[in-house]
Amino acid sequence: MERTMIKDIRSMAGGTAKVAGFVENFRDGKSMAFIVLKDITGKLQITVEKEKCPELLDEIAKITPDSVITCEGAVMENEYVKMGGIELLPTAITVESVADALPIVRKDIPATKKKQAVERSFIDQRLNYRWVDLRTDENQLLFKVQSCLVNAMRQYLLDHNFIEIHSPKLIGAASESGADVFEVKYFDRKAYLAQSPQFYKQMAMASGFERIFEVGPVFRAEKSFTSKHTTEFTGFDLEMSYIESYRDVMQIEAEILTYALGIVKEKFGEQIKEAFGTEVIVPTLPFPVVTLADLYDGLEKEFGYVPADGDRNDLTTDAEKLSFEWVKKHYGHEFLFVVDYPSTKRAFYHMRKEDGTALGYDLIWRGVEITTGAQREHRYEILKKQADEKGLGEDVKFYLEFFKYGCPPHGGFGLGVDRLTMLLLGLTIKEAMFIFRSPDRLNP
RNA sequence: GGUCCGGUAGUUCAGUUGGUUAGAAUGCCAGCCUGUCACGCUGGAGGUCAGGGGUUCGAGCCCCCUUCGGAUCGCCA
Repeated sequence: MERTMIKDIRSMAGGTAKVAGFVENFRDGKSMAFIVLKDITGKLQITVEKEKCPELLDEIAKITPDSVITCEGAVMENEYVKMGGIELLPTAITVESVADALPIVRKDIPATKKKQAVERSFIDQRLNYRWVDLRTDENQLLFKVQSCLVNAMRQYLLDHNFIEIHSPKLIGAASESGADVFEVKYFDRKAYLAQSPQFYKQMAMASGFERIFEVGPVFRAEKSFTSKHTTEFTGFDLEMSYIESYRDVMQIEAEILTYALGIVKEKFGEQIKEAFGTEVIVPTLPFPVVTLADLYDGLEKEFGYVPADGDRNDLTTDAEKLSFEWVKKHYGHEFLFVVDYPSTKRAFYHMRKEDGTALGYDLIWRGVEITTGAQREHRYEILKKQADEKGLGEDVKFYLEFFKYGCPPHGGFGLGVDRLTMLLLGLTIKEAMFIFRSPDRLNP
């Protein structure tokens, strides 16, 4: 018999069906047993009247919570089943895999009059058994949502003549600064894990691709310990030619996000609210823009905030968080483009104005940086000079070659997919990633 | 790299001024229960109180060292 997904079970009412999944709950009585079966689409009560099917009892005796079973039987609509008013009365049960007692508590168990509450295990304990933790509805929804979000972003770009590329993650020279890459053994010499697809995105511009994007892994050997950092994450990177300004890059990024969040809200808005308690807000165009200097002035005026060390050349974590309050208040918006950073704080390949301002931006969503973007310096001599100033020399020699044989003006951005998901659902990076990597965590 | 905090049943926690045999819930095991749905009831097993050293008549509790872990800042996406 063909397997029926649980979301479709109602269409089988009055007939027979085969279902398979994890045992989410198991209540075994003397004459009745109840199994709550979960597959990726939903949950179904399996009801066993023991007197009527003695041949099933041996198999039922093996069942433990989280075991995987397959059941065939009659699908009946019954009002007294609180879970959906439908149940399956099995004629056959197969225990495919028996689960040991679980090492984590996945969900809070609320207090009752007689009992005290048991809180779910800490995220770090759950991460040790991530595959068990991921079985919850919330976590599976998380990845359905992320899948939808990234796919919508991809679709938007494909519809606008972008080409998707896949650049190498093993690279021969430490890119950008050299301080934060992982070194790996590459036969008899050293290689590095790509810290971003930056150089290859730009190579594609020199190759005349005009508009490209890439969704792929990014590695950062940074000992960062915050709720938004990880050593390996998924980058959503874009690069486009013949722009007139970095504002063109900002424009398309705002359009992508607006489009993708619209689709996520339509498909998952209600489920997200129910499961995570966060509202998906589809942003309006254009996104607000503020200069770094004006933002600091605003934060000081409105919230009395001054960075502890007096340095206004970059956003502190506190300033980032407060910027969310600020942008909500002044624009009723969740996104904020921050522009006019000093070029001393930005990568060498960002194009600069004569006064030393970088022609780029950061995008802050709900108080967290999700993107850095810029117009790139495509003129070989100037680029080389800017690289030399940062003391990069040999490390970027091959990269500089990209600009010697003709290259259009261009710009682009890098966006953190995991941060996007995290902020969308109101989570931390550990909770939002399929598998979280940190300086102290390589397993599972 | 800086600062702060923590490690007690499988899990989440409590543990008084240092005082007998370290508790609860949940999970697990056994028994009971004719429709449960966070099932219910009864009983049981389960601990090198992270490790080592010290103070003390006596240490889960106080001190030192080690170790493991967490939060946060900086860095960034």
